[in-house]
Amino acid sequence: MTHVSTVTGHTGCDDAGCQHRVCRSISGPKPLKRHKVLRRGDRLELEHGSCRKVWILLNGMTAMCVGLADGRRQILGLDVPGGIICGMSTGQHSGAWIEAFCDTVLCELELQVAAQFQADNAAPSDGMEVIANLFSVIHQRLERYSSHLVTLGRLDSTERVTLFLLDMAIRLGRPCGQAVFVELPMTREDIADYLGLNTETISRIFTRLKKSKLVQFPSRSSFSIPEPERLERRLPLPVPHHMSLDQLETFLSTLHGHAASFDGVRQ
Amino acid sequence: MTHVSTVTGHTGCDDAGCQHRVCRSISGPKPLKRHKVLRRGDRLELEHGSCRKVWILLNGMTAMCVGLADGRRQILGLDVPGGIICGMSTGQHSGAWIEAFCDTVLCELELQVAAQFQADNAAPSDGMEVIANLFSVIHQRLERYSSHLVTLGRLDSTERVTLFLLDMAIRLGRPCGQAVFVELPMTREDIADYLGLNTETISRIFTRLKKSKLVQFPSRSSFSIPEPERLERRLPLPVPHHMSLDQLETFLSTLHGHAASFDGVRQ
DNA sequence: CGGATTATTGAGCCAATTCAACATCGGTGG
DNA sequence: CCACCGATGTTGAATTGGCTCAATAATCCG
Repeated sequence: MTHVSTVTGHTGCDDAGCQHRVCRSISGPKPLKRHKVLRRGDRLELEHGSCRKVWILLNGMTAMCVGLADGRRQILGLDVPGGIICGMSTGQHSGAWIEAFCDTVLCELELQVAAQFQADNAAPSDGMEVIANLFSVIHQRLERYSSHLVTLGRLDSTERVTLFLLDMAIRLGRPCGQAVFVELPMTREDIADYLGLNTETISRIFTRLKKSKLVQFPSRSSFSIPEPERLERRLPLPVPHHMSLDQLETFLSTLHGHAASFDGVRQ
Repeated sequence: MTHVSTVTGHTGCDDAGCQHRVCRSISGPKPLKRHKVLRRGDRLELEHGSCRKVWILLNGMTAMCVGLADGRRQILGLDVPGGIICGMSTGQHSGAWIEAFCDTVLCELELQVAAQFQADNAAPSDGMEVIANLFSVIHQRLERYSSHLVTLGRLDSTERVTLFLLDMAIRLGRPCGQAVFVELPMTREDIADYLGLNTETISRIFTRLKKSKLVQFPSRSSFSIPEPERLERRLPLPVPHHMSLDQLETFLSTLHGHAASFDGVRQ
């Protein structure tokens, strides 16, 4: 179940994920970066030491997970396509891993290599931009974790689920007029582990929301919200709306420069 | 109750806090930085926009807090002397603030000024070190928030309190042989808001721990743990032990350079 | 000392969990 | 194509951990 297949080059680039400008900008015509393909349940163990690698999520959905000694699992955060994932440099073994909810394509970048490159290169300010962007990645994650701490510490189960659905609508949803439709590859257990609840509770609250017509569930792995504002009014705080695209742009621009230079070196 | 007194210069430098090498290294003989003195309950509202300022906690204890519409409060993280606090650049109004648990002295640093300085200066790599260090500050906070997410999401009340006491022992404790003595300026309500519980629950668990002789409470605002290992064995995860001193050193060294240069400019 | 704040303790309640039974879905092979 | 099976989801009943409300005690501070 923990089988991780690694594919180099442009494998999987026919599908929509790889048409992503992030992928194209970074890997260019001659693929430099390595693509990792994960399937549902596959894990990427984070080596403790330093955060040497960064992954750009091209397709699919992943979670940052932590496990306890007795098997309990807590999901710290979720990532959707466009997200930039970075391990943490805990001295201790944190027991954290990245897990895929469905077929997922990641673009792996070695920061060590980038750092090495910038050290050899003449322009130091450009090289530091990598750190500056890494900063913004970590910073965004900190914002997300901050609001999730409030969710876990002070919201009841209904509020948690409501906030979760609205957040997913913002991050994954396809607007259909006023309504939003969301394809969500998480199981009830995944959702429970993210919200600090259990599967049955998630199921019960979904049923209640369905009956009150606030949310529709056309299938197991999708839902739609007819009137997002009405749902949001039930919350004691605004739904956090974190930037993501600009941040991506910035990160991209830096790395693009590197990738291009790398290509030059190799030729 | 939300009265914040601001003192410039070396006010309060007679007490132990300001003998701290951080303070001396940064402010030097001619005080450049501004000291902020907070009292119990005082707040530092974080302006939304960007994280322009950084505070070094010289003395006392503070919390990063978030409030909900109906008055519920969640404490995201705690800071003890030596800690480096930084606001977050949320576009949205996050409703976060920094609050002091007792008389507290902070050293406020304007990052804008530092950035300006580095822009005017010839050595760009040196300037970027500020960002690199700010990165490590944010990164450490991310680690703390990560483990606290697990605490709030998957630990029961007894485990939360146990972990909290051990964490405080590591960060604030004075070892007395095998035992650890801790002076803790937090009320039961503060602890509850940090652990996602309520005051009565905290009180009840303290009573239970006292009866089982795992923890002693010589006064309202202090406790001691005779055998930390025994207490730790009751937890389903190791107590996170985050670095803090080295990180401080690094941050210091960068800023020291700046402070010195500033002094030169002023003369 | 007196008054306000903070902490403790008890009784009752409710939200969320546990345990168990059953339903639905998706995939596989006959 | 259907039957079957395992995985996932739903629903109900009983339990319990933590909360609310209320009364009392301890502590702090002017």
